[in-house]
Amino acid sequence: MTNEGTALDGMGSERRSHTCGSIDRSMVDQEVVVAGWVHRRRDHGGVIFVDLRDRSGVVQVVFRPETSTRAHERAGGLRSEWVIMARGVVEARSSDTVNSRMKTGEIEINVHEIRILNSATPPPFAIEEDAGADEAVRLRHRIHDLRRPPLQRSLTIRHELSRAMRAVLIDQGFIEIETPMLARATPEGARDFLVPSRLQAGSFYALPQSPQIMKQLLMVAGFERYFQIARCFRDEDQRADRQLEFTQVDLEMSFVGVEDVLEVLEIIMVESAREAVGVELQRPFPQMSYADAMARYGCDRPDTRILLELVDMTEIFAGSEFKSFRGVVDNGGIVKCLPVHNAEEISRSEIDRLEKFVRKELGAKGLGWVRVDAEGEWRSPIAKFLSDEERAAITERSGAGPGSLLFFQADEFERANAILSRLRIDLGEKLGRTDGREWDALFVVDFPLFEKDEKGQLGYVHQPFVAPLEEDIPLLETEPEKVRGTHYDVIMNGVELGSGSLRNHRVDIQRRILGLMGYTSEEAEKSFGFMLEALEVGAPPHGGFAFGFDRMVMVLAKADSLRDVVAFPKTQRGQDLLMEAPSPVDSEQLEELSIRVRVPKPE
RNA sequence: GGGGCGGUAGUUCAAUUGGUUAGAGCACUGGCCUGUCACGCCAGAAGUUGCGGGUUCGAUUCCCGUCCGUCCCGCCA
Repeated sequence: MTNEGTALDGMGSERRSHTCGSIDRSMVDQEVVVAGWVHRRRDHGGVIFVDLRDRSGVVQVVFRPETSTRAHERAGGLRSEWVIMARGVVEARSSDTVNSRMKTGEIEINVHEIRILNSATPPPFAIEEDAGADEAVRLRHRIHDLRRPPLQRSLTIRHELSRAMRAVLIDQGFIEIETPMLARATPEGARDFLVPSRLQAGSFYALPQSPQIMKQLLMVAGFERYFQIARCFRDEDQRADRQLEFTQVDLEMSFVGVEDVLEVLEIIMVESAREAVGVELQRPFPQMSYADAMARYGCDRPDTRILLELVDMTEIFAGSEFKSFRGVVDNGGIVKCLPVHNAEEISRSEIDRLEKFVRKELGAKGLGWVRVDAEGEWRSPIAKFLSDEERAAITERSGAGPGSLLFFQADEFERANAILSRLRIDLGEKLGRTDGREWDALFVVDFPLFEKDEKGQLGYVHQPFVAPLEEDIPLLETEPEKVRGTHYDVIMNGVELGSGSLRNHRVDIQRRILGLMGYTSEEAEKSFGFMLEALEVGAPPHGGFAFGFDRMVMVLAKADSLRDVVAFPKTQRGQDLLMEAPSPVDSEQLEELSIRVRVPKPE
């Protein structure tokens, strides 16, 4: 019992007349009824102040014995987070007691009558802007965390964004159609969450990874413009920007080209950002090819506000005496450089820390570096391996001069780029090498349709239904690895928000692509039979995209993690620390589902 | 599956080279206080040092294992 000794009141016929944050000077002398949580209490013995909080804000209510002995007496027992309703008169504060840091700081409410609606256990951490508590504590006590302003703000932004997107899409002629959460398992893509069927013992539904296939079927069915704000599920390991379940703004349109889809995407983002947070994004969004993004930023989702750029040096080392770089190039790898000019402030020990970091965390073989000192001399562990011609070529390509610091990676294409891309972001932010823009939205386009795996087998880069560019269709027969896809990504502030493409609407091309990816026609039939069938009943040209709704909220709310824009998120190990999910279930439940659980016994 | 960082009171942190009674702020409990707004003052209570094992006369400290949180790689689009 948390309310021992304190009698609780009902609301009776009393109702709130105003929200806390809405009360201002204009209401002085008016009688109001406010309700909310005891944010803070300051008991001066004679007079008691309570900061009363509701969703709209905080207002100071005052209990004086001369106003109401009874209310004052009862207010003495109030504690943090108790729930009260108070009737009183709005009074202007004297000039020396105005609190300019509070929105309602010019007034206070002189309470005549209090109703104590509920008591509360003490909160595990302070309900304020910065919780200052460990994330595990915050997640275990999510209700208290949700009372804090940052989460109240981000969930409100989330709501506004959702509302705005829905409005724009409806305005653009899209209709909202729900698709099943109990769907069919697919061997492709991410690991499925499975749901056992009771009626079909031994069979399973899968929660949808996305409504991809279903929305294509809706296009074939003739809905022309579909959208859905859809929950999606992927049983893969988590990241700051990846939750097991997440929300996509999913849409698909018929009889369109890539530019039509991108235009809709732009309109949605611009309008909804304006509605949700008052941000004005510039249209049109710049477009960058995948090849360019990788070349300049080492990353297919560049934050172009960071001014540092990578330079390719592979050619220079193709015939080099410097064996470790040369060897990488001979094996098909690349040599890439991140030049940082005027880098005097990066100390030698900082370089050592960076090297340790890229080795330990990113799997780098090392971190080559060259520092050009004030006299133009090279201070570098690798300079002695380089010929004069190589040094000249490096200087020319990197634009190095006194004060420059060059970081090198010689490795496979993916890894060399990934490592330098990470350094680019870390150093760019640390050194403040940014262009000062707050928002950076762009499209990355011209992705290849296929990529080769270790065995040389072609596989899809995004998903198997992406259509090739029309002019590249002949290449499917001759040089399939050169076929460009119609895929595009939309990036904001270095976060991949969403992606889409045109889809294969011709069954012959879809079959050809599946064939190139190594599917026999039997396998193709088994995995995608109903899709292929759908393409044979009059499938219109169509395309669309899926947009990471949570991620956009995260970017707009300037949060670092999806957990800060989701009401009840899961930990990296997939647990809900509040509800304690997942959990074992009763054997009767399993029995009904014809399921027997086998968990490896601990040693 | 792998790597980095972290886990001590409700909470945030401290604790010398391994040393005897594990401290502090906030929160909490009690008391005082009629203008505070992170109120103030006085007093008090509060610990399985994540868990298990090992080394040692002695472990919060060193070692091994394990669990949890987080960031990253793999995975995922």
